Amino acid sequence: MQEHVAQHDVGREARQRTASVECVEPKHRGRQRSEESEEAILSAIIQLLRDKPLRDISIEEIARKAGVGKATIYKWWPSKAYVALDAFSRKLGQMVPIRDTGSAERDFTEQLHSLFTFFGSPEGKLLRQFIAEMQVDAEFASLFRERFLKPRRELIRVIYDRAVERGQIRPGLDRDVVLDMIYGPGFHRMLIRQAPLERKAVDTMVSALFHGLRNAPTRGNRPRRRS
Amino acid sequence: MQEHVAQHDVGREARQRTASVECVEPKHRGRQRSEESEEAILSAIIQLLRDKPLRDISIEEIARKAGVGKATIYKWWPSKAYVALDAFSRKLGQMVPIRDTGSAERDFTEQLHSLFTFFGSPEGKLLRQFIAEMQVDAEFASLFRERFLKPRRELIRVIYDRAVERGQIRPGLDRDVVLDMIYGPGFHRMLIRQAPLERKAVDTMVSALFHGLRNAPTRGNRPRRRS
Amino acid sequence: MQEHVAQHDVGREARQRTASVECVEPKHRGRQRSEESEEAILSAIIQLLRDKPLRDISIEEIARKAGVGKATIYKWWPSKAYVALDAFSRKLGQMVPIRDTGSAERDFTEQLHSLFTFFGSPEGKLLRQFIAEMQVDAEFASLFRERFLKPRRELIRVIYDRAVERGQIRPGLDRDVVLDMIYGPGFHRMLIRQAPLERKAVDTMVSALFHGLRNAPTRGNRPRRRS
Amino acid sequence: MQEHVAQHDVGREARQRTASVECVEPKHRGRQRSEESEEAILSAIIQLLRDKPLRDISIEEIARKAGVGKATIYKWWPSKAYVALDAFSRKLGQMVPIRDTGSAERDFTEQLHSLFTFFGSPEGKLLRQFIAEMQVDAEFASLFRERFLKPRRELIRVIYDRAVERGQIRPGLDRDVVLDMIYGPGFHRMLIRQAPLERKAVDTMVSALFHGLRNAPTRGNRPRRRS
DNA sequence: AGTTAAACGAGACGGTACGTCATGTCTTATT
DNA sequence: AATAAGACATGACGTACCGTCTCGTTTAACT
Repeated sequence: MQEHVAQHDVGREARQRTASVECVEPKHRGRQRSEESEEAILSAIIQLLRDKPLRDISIEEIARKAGVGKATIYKWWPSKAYVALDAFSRKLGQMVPIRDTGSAERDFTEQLHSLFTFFGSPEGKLLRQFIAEMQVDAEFASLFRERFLKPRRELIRVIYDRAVERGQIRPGLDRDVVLDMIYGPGFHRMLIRQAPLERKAVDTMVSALFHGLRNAPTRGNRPRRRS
Repeated sequence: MQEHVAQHDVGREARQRTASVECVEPKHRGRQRSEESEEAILSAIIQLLRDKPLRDISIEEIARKAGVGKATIYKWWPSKAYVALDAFSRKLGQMVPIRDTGSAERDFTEQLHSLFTFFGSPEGKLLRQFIAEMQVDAEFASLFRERFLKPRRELIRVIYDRAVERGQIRPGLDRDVVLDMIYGPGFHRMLIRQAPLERKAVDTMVSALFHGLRNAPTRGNRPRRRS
Repeated sequence: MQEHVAQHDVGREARQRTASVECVEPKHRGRQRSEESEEAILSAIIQLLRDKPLRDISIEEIARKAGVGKATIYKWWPSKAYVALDAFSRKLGQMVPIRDTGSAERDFTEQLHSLFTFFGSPEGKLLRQFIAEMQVDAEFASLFRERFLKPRRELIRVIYDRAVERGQIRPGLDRDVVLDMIYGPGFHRMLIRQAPLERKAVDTMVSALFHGLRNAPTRGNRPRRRS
Repeated sequence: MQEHVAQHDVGREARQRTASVECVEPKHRGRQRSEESEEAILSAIIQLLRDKPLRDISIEEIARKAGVGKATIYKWWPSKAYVALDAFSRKLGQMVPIRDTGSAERDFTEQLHSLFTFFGSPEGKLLRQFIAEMQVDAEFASLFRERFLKPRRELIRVIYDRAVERGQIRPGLDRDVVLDMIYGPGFHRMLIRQAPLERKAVDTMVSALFHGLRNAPTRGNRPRRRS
């Protein structure tokens, strides 16, 4: 009897990972898991999420729309949030690779732009649902962090470390705190203020972050001109 | 048929405000709204929220625990989130008044400490539930922002404006962006990273915020001793 | 919280009986039980039983057909067999009163005719379902015996006692055994042999019962003209 | 695609019959039917029937307990009732042979005793389940009658015919009716009255059956000493 | 004092979804 | 070819809540 715990990173993936260890063959005894069903389920939830928040979608409805038995869903996913996450993961555009422009400020800005542009897209609206779900289901939270947030944080971390090495960012800062300072303002605006996060605001953020809020710390080094 | 819209700021409050305009008298014809019931309902949800997230609490359960008819709840609140918010509002400790220490940095730090300390407290855990609810119910979101977030933001805003006047913060920055930069990192850490936010981290944040990430922008002006 | 045990003779009846004791008023606190729903449920199962055996009817289907919530059924009846029994009871034609023809043999014959005629009717087909259910659910068995079988047995008992008094049946026989001998053959034919039980067979049964199987016990006393 | 109709007398038997025609060798192309599986299935259902009625046993459970694929059961039996009947048939003690005591009354009594003693035994409780099943599944009914009831009826018939020849039972009676009168009262008591059927009651039945209910039809011919 | 109109507790109701279980079919790998 | 293992669509299970709707009772304010 399989357990959800063992498959919480869910579905097909689990088998593929196993496969990569034991090589190619499926190895099971009984009937193989149906790819069509999985596909149908993930498509169904994507469509449904276009119309309403995850909270208002029932597993019953997903099954109905996908032409699939409820039990099949319960078997492979612990809750609808995980189904949504799987569906979301498939759609996830590849991350913007870190270009090394020589300027950490520019690199940060580019990463934030790409993230928050995605956030504003239809698929991206899901992010809010996921973050809401994180507040309720700790296990989901950790999965989501691992799957979605960590990779992004990693990108920023690379830029950060590089900037420190180059002397663009002073050393000795608590890295976790700094990374919170980079992503935090954007999330705050979208989740809590629920205001749009346009390009200009991102620019301002990064700039202010680098140069600090202090009034003209030294000479004509005014941070503005951000042209 | 009364409408929730007219009472979305809920319960007793509505009547009191009305009263303050039309003077004292209750004015109704029939039986008065029962204070015991309201009290019982709010107490019940508080108790229930100690054990489980709002999502797992049903109106049925609240009514049962409060010894109250379900209809009474439906009559005065549009959803359980509003009940929770009312209950939460009653418990809400008064805000830390803004002390003017002369240093905006210190003032900010103090405000953030008090907010995030509260966040860590038992009642404060509710904040996560509310923020989750915000992502799903726009009307609730706006109510919650009005009731809880705005007053806090206002405090920070006052400090900010004063600091600009005094020349501690350079003018010309987009104020909304800056306020996001002040609260954002803390929320990010708690909601998304779900890591504790201890005093030291707050100090680091505010400090880095003021002095910027840049490496030794000018002369010996090393930004604090955070070496 | 009411219990099924307290209402196993089910539904409306329970209240009426109570009413007959405490006089008229319904006395409940909340909303009254809906007569339309009960009516709809009983009608629905009757209709369904025309098409298929009780076993193949689901509570879901009854509810659907009756336009009623499943919970309403579960609330008032412990299982679908009880619903069927209630529906059946309503349809139950009044019993054939015992006519005193002076001949116990004739009285018996008349009672058996009326019973087995009913058995052959559309409603009567249900009897087989009920007897099947009796073999599985002991509580239902006792209810069905009380409601349906006992009244019939009582009729026969009266005839029997009268016949003994009159000297038409010899005294000293175990009455229960004799009553089994009166009903048993008919049930056996219908339930187990599953052959039709026509009038002539009933006549033969009663006659043979009275006169015994022995060959011409005495003089020309040939047992009727059953040549 | 094999059909159940062709194997409704089920399981092993089917093969044996085939074998008896095509001689000894299994003759099939692929793998032989597994005797272990059949054995395991029949044992499993027997065990399960000790705990609960047939209705509450699922094919799934039988397969699980027998360590057998569900499909194997579906392949060889049309429904669980047939499985149960097969299992029951194996256990079935041989019938009590008809001893010719010279007295039809005594012979009847002996046969009835043996039947109803079996009925009271653990395996015999199954009879009730089977008779319930008969009321719902006509095909099963006919199979069960053929397999179980007919042989018993045949025994009684032999006694009956012999008694008529010998002049112990008067001729001209409808034999089917009389056989119903012999078995009917016992079944009635067990299935419908659900009262125990002890030896004495059987004696009384047979006696009353022979001598009739009439009061002292002639001279001192009192029907046994059943005073 | 009598009338009227809310507000209330209780709770029944038609629904919808829950998460589980069994059905009977089908597929895969093994024997 | 027959199995065991087991995935699958289907659909019923019995429970829990939803939000609405009577009920009968209680409590003011207005006759």
